[in-house]
Amino acid sequence: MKNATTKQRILIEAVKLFAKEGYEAVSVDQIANAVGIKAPSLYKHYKNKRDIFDSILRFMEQRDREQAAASSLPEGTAEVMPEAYEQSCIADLITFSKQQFQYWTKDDFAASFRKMLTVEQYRSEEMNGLYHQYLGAGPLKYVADLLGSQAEALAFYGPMYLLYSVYDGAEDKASVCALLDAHLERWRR
Amino acid sequence: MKNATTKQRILIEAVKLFAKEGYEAVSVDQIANAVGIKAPSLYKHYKNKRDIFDSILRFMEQRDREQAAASSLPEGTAEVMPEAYEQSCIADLITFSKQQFQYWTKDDFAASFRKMLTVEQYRSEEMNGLYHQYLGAGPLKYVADLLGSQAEALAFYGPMYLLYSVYDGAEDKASVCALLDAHLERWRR
DNA sequence: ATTATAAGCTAATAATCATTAGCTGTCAAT
DNA sequence: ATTGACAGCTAATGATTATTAGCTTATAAT
Repeated sequence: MKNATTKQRILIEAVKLFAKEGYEAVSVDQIANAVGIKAPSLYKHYKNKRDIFDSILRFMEQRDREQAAASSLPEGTAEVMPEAYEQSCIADLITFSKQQFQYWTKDDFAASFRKMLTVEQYRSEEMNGLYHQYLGAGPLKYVADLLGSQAEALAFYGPMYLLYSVYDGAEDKASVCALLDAHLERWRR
Repeated sequence: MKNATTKQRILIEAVKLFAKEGYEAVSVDQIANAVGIKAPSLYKHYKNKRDIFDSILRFMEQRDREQAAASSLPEGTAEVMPEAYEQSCIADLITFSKQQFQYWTKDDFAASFRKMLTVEQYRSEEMNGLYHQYLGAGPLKYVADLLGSQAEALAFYGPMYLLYSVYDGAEDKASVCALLDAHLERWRR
């Protein structure tokens, strides 16, 4: 992120501010200030404030596609399968879940994006949909399909979902990661 | 809530709006409109916009104290105790948890308050503290003290915490409540 | 060399916002 | 009957907002 173009820096600073204060509460002046330019200069890069927000969504959509392509998790729903495959399937899920947690907490942009979705989720049907797609009912359904049980999925993903929140408010982030690890390792075998 | 005074109706409408759009994004005009009066009339009841927000916090604090007094859960941390008491302790926790879920989802004011905390949690240390006190690390620690295990607490409260979110976005609220029930009943014995 | 484009700036605009001033009517207490 | 407080209103104010117009400068293309 050393040689980021101004257009990219705007997205990075904007998502940080939107995460903290919410879209409406952030002024274009604040964004410009964070980037180190004057407000009217923003309009050389984006049509308006809403365009910045939309670009964040599109940018994340693309990053998510890339990360999904890099990861090698199976796509479809779980069917009846031999026990051996079932075990490797759970091992993969654990690995994938650890990756996901790292992604949504350690990656600066992703962490800000997650918080932004959190604070914008009730504003519109669209934002509610995106929140659940990325963080709520979406991952839950994904795990449910894999484990073949809604209840099991809840037991698996619920604690992880809670730890996102705990992580944000925690002073000792390492201990939260340790808790996640302990939770996930319980599912092996 | 039939014969609510104007001063109370302002709080009720304000918390609804703050939950949906966030404090900064809501104008006093919007609040006044929802109540059915003109914006300047609000100032007959509250010093300013911030005063409305603070009053919501104080009002909830009081309601919470009342509900805590009505409920009969033990306060202190769990100590070494006979197994019989341990079982009644878990039964009480399950009952209490069901009550809590009803409270944070079905009670209009509490549901709005929960969403308001959710969308305001990153704005200041104070809001972060309140969010975790009511919904995040607070309840988690409470359960951990009761069960005597952080990991068990995570397994117990994590799914419940996730279901708050799923409930908000769900069309079929009843099925979400059924999922909560199934999760909680698993903990008996 | 010239031209064009990109990206910054200042100044201006029109809208919206929170808040205040000051007016009116109602109703209970004196 | 009179007073006074309460709760509403309209109109006004000053600050902040997003956005546009139009200027300058540097770099890249012709």
